[in-house]
Amino acid sequence: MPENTTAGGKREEIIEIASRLFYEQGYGATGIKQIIDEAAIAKGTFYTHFRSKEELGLAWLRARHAQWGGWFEEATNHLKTSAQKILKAFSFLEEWISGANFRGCAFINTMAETPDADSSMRNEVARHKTSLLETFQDLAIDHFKAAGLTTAAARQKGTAIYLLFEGSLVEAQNFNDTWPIQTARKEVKAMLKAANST
Amino acid sequence: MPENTTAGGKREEIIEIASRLFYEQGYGATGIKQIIDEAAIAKGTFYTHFRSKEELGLAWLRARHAQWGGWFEEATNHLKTSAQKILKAFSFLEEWISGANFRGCAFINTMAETPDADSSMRNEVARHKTSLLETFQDLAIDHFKAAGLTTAAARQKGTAIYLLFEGSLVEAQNFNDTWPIQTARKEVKAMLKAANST
Amino acid sequence: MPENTTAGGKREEIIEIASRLFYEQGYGATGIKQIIDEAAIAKGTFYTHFRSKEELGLAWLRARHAQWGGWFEEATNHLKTSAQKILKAFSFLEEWISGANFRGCAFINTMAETPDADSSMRNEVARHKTSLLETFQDLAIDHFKAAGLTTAAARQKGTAIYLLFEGSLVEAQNFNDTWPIQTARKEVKAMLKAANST
Amino acid sequence: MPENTTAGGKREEIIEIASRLFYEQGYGATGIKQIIDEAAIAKGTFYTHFRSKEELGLAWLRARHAQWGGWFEEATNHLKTSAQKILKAFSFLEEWISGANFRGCAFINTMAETPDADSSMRNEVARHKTSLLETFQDLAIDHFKAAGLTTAAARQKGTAIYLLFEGSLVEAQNFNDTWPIQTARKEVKAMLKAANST
DNA sequence: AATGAATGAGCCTTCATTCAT
DNA sequence: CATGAATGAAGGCTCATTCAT
Repeated sequence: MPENTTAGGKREEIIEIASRLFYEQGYGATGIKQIIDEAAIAKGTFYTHFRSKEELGLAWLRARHAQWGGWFEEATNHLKTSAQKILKAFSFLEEWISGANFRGCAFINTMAETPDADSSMRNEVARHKTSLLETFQDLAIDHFKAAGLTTAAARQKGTAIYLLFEGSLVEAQNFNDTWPIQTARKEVKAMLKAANST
Repeated sequence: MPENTTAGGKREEIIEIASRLFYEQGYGATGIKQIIDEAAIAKGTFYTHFRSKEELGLAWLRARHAQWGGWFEEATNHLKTSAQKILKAFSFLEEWISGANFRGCAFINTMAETPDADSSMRNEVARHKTSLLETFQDLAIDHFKAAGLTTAAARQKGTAIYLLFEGSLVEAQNFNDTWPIQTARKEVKAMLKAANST
Repeated sequence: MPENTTAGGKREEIIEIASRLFYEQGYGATGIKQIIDEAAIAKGTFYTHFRSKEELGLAWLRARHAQWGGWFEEATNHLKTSAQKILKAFSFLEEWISGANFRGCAFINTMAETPDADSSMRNEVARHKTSLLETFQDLAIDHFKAAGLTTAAARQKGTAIYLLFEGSLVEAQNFNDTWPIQTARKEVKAMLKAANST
Repeated sequence: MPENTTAGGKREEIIEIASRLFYEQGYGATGIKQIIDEAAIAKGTFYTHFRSKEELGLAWLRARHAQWGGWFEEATNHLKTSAQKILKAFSFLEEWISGANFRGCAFINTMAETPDADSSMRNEVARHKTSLLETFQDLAIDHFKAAGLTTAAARQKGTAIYLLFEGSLVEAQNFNDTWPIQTARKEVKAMLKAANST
């Protein structure tokens, strides 16, 4: 009876529903009740799948991290140069924003409402952002070293690009507009070019 | 009638207490009860001074906006060049972080936990950030026009600096470290110099 | 308008209702919901009067302690000798048991279901029992010193009487019968007499 | 078929774990979940071995009754006189208290938190206490008849000793100290002697 | 102005038990 | 014989706000 290939998929279903709600309303503003109502399960059933709300929160962030990794890989793996990949990240961001229900970065939003920097949620956020930072740094090292910069200088450029990426993401959310991303992309493009002309 | 210079002093006192709590714990995570307990007033007294929690939230953001403006003015008014003032913004940020209880930017945090972009809180955030953006743009226009850039190009530079500022602010909070600010400051310094050498 | 002499008596009303429920069902087995339902008040109203369920539990024990003290005083103040007062305590106990809804000693029951000996509830229990112990000791000292015993020996007798009292109270509850109290009373009577004949 | 001497060994294991938890935390305060977690079995497995939590509670009390019987037998079977055996009961109690995790008498605690005197748990408690009462009565009859008392008078002494035993047990728990047992033992010793000197 | 009692929906979590696999 | 998903009532407690005094 392979008709139900999502056997045991209830946990995933809960994560999926919660992901949408956590992202759109915020982690703290979303109650367990709404999640189980939308999932059409009993209170107790939720707690057979998750030890606590926080565990669901962690599952959400981990799923989102994997999702972003997949998206970015898919969007960039056909591109040849690191410079193209870097710029694609910003284009991708812009496309995303244009889609429905843009509420900024789930990780930054979660960090913003979680004061305790040592909490497991905050650690998950930091892990994701470290990964993103390293992605930009690796691409930047590849690009800028070819232009004659030292590894350290190239990594510093990657970090700066990361900060522009993060800043534009937050400000796109704040102003509910894509201009911060376009501006950041332009600046990054200039940075990439300047290196080539050195 | 200057005999009672503390008229409405209770209102300010509530704002002061709430400011600390909203900033340290987050707006949503802070309850009215804690505020009135720390202010040692009755529930009803709170509502004679504020129509709602949201109104207190707005008062908090407005007070914080004024406070930041004062801090920045005080920190930069003795500086001669726009470039110095721009760099001072980053230095100031770094000093602030080193102080106790750094929890990032109150405005960004509030935005992150407030989904409705049309709400009064979000409007207050946008107003503050617009002001900050314009500050950087004005300084950049002053600096980069002298270096031969068009107004539009100079403003674009100012916007990029703003995005680096915002990005470094968020990431300093995320990583609980000053390196994002130092990196951003270095990049901005390079941008300012590059213009001069053009 | 002195027609409502129980103004602000809502707190007392809650204690009264809770006292009955805590005693009959046990502290742990009684939920806040049942208390507020019987008091016909909202959840939140309960918490304007009591910080927590435990605070209500403490209020219950304190009220019960005062009540017992009043009962015992009333039952014994017309008696002349300490021996009579001691024996009256047992008679009183027996009468009480014959009344409806005897569920043993509220303090012992509470102690039995409260493992943490340092908790405030347990401290309240200990305070009450210390008071009762001292009552028996004082009466015993008065009685037995007249019979020639040393203060220490007399106090030891009082303590033994206390232990018989407690034991008979618990066993009356256990066997749902008055015989433990009658037996204890007989034994105490013999102890009191033996001293006189010494 | 002695080949599988651990048949039903899992049932005993559950009882052992539950015994510790029920005793230390109380029957009502201990959830099935904690028991199955510590036993490392599934929810369903628990219910294949026990019809209900109450059935496990009964098994616990029965095991404890047997255990106490064994302890007392072992502690007293080498003693020659009934008086020695009676006093040994108190000494034994004192030693036990000094051990770790003393939480009073499991039976009294269970009675205290079980209002329904006709429940199976309460019946089990009563059965145990009746057995203990008879033990003291039999020993007392043996001792006091030799001293010239009637059977009825001797049994009454045994009952009084039982009440002192129970009282001291409860108060040792209440005050978290051994003095109630020492006092009770002293009083019992006097009772036993007085009879001899009659 | 200031008080604090009153509201009732909501918070996250645990409860003992059943049942299909 | 063992598993663990499913149930839904109940656990104690907090929420922002209103209102009579």
